[in-house]
Amino acid sequence: MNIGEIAKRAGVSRSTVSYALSGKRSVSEETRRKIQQVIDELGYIPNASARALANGRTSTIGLVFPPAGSHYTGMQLDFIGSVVEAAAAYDYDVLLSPSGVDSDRSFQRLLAERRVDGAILMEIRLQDDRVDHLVEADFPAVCIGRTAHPEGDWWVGLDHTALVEACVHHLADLGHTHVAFVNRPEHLLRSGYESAHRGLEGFNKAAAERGLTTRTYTCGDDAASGQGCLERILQDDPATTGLVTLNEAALGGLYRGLAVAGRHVPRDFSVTGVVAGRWAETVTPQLTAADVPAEQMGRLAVDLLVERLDHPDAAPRHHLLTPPISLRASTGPAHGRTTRD
Amino acid sequence: MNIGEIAKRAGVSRSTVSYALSGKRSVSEETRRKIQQVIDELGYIPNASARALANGRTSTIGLVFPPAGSHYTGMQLDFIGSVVEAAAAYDYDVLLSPSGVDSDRSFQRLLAERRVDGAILMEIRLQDDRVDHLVEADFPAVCIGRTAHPEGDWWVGLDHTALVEACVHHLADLGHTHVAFVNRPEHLLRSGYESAHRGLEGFNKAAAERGLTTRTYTCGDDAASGQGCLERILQDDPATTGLVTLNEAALGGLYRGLAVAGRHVPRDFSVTGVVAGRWAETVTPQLTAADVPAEQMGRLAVDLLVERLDHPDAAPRHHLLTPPISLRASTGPAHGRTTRD
DNA sequence: CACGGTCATCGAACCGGTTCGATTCCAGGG
DNA sequence: CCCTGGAATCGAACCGGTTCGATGACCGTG
Repeated sequence: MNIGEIAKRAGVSRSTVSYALSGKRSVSEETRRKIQQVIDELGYIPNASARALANGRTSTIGLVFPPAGSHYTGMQLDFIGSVVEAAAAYDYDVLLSPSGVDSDRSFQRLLAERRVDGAILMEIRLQDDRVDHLVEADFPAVCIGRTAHPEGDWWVGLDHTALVEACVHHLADLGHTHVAFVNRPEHLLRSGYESAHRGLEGFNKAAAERGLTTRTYTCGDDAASGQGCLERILQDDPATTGLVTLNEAALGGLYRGLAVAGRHVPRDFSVTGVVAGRWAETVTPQLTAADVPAEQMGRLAVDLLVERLDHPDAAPRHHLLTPPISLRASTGPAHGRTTRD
Repeated sequence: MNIGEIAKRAGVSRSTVSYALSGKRSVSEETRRKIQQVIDELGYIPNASARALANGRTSTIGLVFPPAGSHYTGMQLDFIGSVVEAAAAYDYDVLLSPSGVDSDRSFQRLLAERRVDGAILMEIRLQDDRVDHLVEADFPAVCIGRTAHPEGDWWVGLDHTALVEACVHHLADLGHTHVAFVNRPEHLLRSGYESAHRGLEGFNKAAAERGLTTRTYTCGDDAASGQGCLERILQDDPATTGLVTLNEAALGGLYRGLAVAGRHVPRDFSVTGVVAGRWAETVTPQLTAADVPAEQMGRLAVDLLVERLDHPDAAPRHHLLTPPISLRASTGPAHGRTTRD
């Protein structure tokens, strides 16, 4: 069951078995066959801990994401799935590490315990002490998302600013003048969560350019909050005829709020935003949205990390994605009873 | 950075440092303080691989779930999240292992490489060679779901049969006579996927008891398939006024199909099934459903696994859950234009 | 005072791999 | 025929922890 046992049964030394397996030195065809035969018989597979200890590589990458408690969004699910799949293709395993802020013990441990060769971070904040620490320690990591100053980092991100701008322009082009923005929860915005900030920035910029009347909201990551948020929107400004959202989990609630208020989508009210495609398609009418290419992003993150692990001195690389808006069925021209003002 | 370095600076032997850390032998208060001081200064944290090699425990559990490619459902997401969280509470890390069938190399490796102390399996099939292998190898594992003969296994599962029966009875009590069952995708049913089989069984049993006219369908795990499935249902039997589903991901599509067909929920058509609560609440009207307590199940699975790891000889334990139906807004009495037959 | 027991500590062995340097054997070149 | 060099293999050291047995100091007891 261990390499010594294999060596004994094959009548060779442990090092010869090791070389036969790794191919790092030549081994005669005959002994190689003999060793392989013994290995097959016993179903021997080398112990990962021992191997990691000896050569300093664990063949594992850490996926760092915020602590549960709060629920995960569908997008996070897609990231996790695609990261695991992409990592498997490179023969890497994935260790999940729930960890919010840097002070978190489990984050410190992940690095110091050397359980992983590198890490992929999700849910990046503009000022992110986790990223700072990783950079400082020169630990191989790739962010899904980017900080305020990502120059020296490796990352793959979405241009939330441009995406939300595009959404606003889309609504403005359709003639909407009173538009709301439904952001992620307030505590995320406050803690500097990237997409919430950059999205908001894009919204304000484009709205100013187009001279729109706007209001912005934060909204909990669940249907009930979405419904409540929509009530507030119509109460604050009944003339509102469109909204842009980043909040996938609230989407169902927003739709329900509109239904309850008797606003038909898209006739009376247009909805758009930045949402993973498969979720945009579950609501009726299907959401016109910039589809978050979560799968591609997860894959790219792994590609970058593997490249960084293979070439420790490579210059930082990144991918900034700007997926187009998929026109589905949730937006339409502003007209009818809600635009009389 | 390693234990020898700490020992040197503290002026003691490596073993003393180890004992000071583990507390397995007594160490004088004075040396303990000295050692702790050095450790704090250098920020020393023991290497996980070395520790695992020496004492045979990795403090990691494997979470085995089906290969990606196919998309994940929201329920799977909830399981992953709750398992990670619960494991963290016991100081275990979670290693994700995508692996479908047993022949899968990565599944073999997970065990033989000794990367994990135990495993939690998701997506159990009635005949599951993964489970067979684990039992045979006496490897500590807990299933989320149960096989056809789970007697010797450790598992936490849902009584899908009873749950679906309850849904059928609920519809029958409301006067529905023509009812459809929307199952998970056909390939899952064919491969013996537990919930698909037991759910179907419960549906047929209860429908027979109540003398209902029924049809059963398999449906892809996405909105488009759900919509297509609903079209078929109404085409096959326009008198259908209710459906029961296990297919969370298709739910949005089912609703859309009903809207397209002009059937109002719940006035003209009742929808119910077995779905995680947070997803049941995103659709409008909110789904009356047996809420899958995914969070609780993940936590229980970890509890069981930890117990099994701590007491290798303990007798198999399990939890069979039967959550009640949450009455929300998607079911109502059978009447009106669709019940004229 | 000799003896037995506890406390504190150390050195050495071990976990299961990888890797370096040395050794042996053999073929080819001068 | 001797020398050189590459192929094949082995033993030993090492990775960074844990744990066992031994040792010496110190204590109380008969």
